[in-house]
Amino acid sequence: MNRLYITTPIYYVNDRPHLGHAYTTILADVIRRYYDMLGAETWFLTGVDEHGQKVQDAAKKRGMTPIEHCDDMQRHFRDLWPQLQVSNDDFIRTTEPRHWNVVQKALSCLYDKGDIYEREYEGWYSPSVERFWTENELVNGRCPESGAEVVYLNEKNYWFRMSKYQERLLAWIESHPEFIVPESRKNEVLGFLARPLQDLCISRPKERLSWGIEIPFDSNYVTYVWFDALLNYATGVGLYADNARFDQWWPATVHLLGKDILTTHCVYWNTFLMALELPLPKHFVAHGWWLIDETKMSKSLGNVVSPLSLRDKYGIDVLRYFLMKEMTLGLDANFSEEALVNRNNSDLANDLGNLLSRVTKLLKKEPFSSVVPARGDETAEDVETLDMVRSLPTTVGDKVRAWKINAAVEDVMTVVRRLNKYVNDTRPFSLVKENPQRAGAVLYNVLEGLRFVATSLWPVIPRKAEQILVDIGWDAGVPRLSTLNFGDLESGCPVQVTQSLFPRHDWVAGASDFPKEVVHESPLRPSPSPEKNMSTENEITFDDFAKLKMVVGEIMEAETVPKSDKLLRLVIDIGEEKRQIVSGIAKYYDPEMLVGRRVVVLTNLQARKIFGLESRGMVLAAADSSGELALITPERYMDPGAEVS
RNA sequence: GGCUAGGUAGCUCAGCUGGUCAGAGCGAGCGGCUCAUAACCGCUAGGUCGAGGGUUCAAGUCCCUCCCUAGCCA
Repeated sequence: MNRLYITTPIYYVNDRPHLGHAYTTILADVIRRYYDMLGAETWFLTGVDEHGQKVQDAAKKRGMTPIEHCDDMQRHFRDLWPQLQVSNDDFIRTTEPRHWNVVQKALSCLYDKGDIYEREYEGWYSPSVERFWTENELVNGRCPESGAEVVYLNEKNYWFRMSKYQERLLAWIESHPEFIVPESRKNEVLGFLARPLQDLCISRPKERLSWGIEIPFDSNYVTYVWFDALLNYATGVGLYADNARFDQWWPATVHLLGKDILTTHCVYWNTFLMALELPLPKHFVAHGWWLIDETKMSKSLGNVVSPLSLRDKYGIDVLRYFLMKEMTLGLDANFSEEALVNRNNSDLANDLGNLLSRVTKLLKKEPFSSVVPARGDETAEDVETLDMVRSLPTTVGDKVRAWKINAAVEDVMTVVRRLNKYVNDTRPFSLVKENPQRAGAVLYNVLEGLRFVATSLWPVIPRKAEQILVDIGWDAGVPRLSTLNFGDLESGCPVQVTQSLFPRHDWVAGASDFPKEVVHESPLRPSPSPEKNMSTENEITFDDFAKLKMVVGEIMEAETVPKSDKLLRLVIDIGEEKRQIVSGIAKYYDPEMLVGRRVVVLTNLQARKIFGLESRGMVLAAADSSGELALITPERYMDPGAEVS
């Protein structure tokens, strides 16, 4: 329990990161942060899977070598995680030498001990999905999975004696109830193992597929992608390279995975490990899928949800909160932007944000002068509420250890609701007149409650939780769950008011396409004035338009401009260079929320000086009739420098 | 076809080894409060716990049959 090594699957480098990738990785990040707070040493690995036929084909199409293609594509993942507040310790690529070494050593090891043997195999092979099919699996003589043509091959390959480990694996799973969670997935694996386990083909002849790791004892072959990919988990903590490090982290392992890769992980990987005489991981945790309108996300359906566009609209904390709260581990969950907005409004804005707001604003008034008031004696009407607060860290820790993140979050929200009730019942706002001391004591209790809440939620909403801690006068960093102690907040520390920590969002039903425009919070927006005929207003030619050079830029730095209430100084990466731009959006965007965002920049605007700062270009934003601004952002992830036309 | 899960209030779901388990959140209705982000707090759900049968003093909670949904069968 004092160590946790957590992994996500390595993502296929040809994919574009979507909500599913973001969910798994954020989940890993959240679990790891919780374990940190519970006093464990932790290590968190994610990465990309780069070998195989599809990568080779995609590279060829782009006129690149496979490694050039991979170098380019892997950035989509590597660069995404920091933008989602994910702090992985390592990012592994299967094309790295450290990984090749491990795979080749593992292959040699298995070969030497006789667990790999060669065998002729003939049958129908589908190049598109890289596998053989039996005669009666074929559909109309074609690949049942892809519908592509199959070819009859007769070839020699290398096989791993997986069958040899069937009984041992079965016994292990049955004697370790927490090995595969949730239980329904464990049953699935047991069902799979109830039938005779075949040996596994772990090679591919180079004439068919050259993009892979060469088999050390036969240079005409590369190894099968899964054999290669699964070993990343061991490479990542130093197998065959750094024994001390490997022993430190292995097998303190939890592998997070989607339910679609259950067999490869729970069967293939474990038998590999047994053959290599390495300990098995502690847990395999399989989660469900995010469904869009009850169906799976897929490129062909065009319903892929981009995590970055959600982040841009609602902020990363809101997105993380929604993902963690809405999915019960193991079950599928439905994603909709409406559900996200509802979750934000009811939990974060109304309950948590408003609670912080009501107490900090009270403390700004009359006798309190914006400092933490003195703690009072605990009265009968305090006990029940404060007991709930004090037991929160334990409750949350228990739920997290049982992989019930959504339940842990719900427990925190229960305390938030309780604190709101406590304020209603004790009425410090009227108590202030007759008994300011007691009113102060009540508010002190609420502040402490908020400190427990923010700490308990920090792994899910790190930025906002830290903001809460600062606002309530706690400047000692984020406490650990295990050391939270009611009463540690010191009287006299400054309390500050943050405007709308979690703004409410409007949701217009019926506007069902995703992604949608930014909807601002003012419900009483003036109706638009009758429009001028826009089509003929100041008509320009196409050539005029072509003079504008607009590209996608990524905001690298953002800070307020001193002595100005409207301006922000931004440094924006526009691909080939970084630009300083001064932009009048300070009233609508916090500098800290902007870093990492992608915006549209007009780059060939004449440079000028604003407040003494050179500004070269313009960040595009839209303004509605009330004057509210919304930045123009690409609808999905685009690299800086992408041209707008 | 075989196997495994699930079918509980309008919605999303909790309910471990049978006996305050008929619940929570959201939505809707009513009321209270006014410190607060039109937020907060309280009350209100007459749900045959998929259908039918059975075991038991007692069953969403165990057994059998059936219906529906999802997943797995490399």
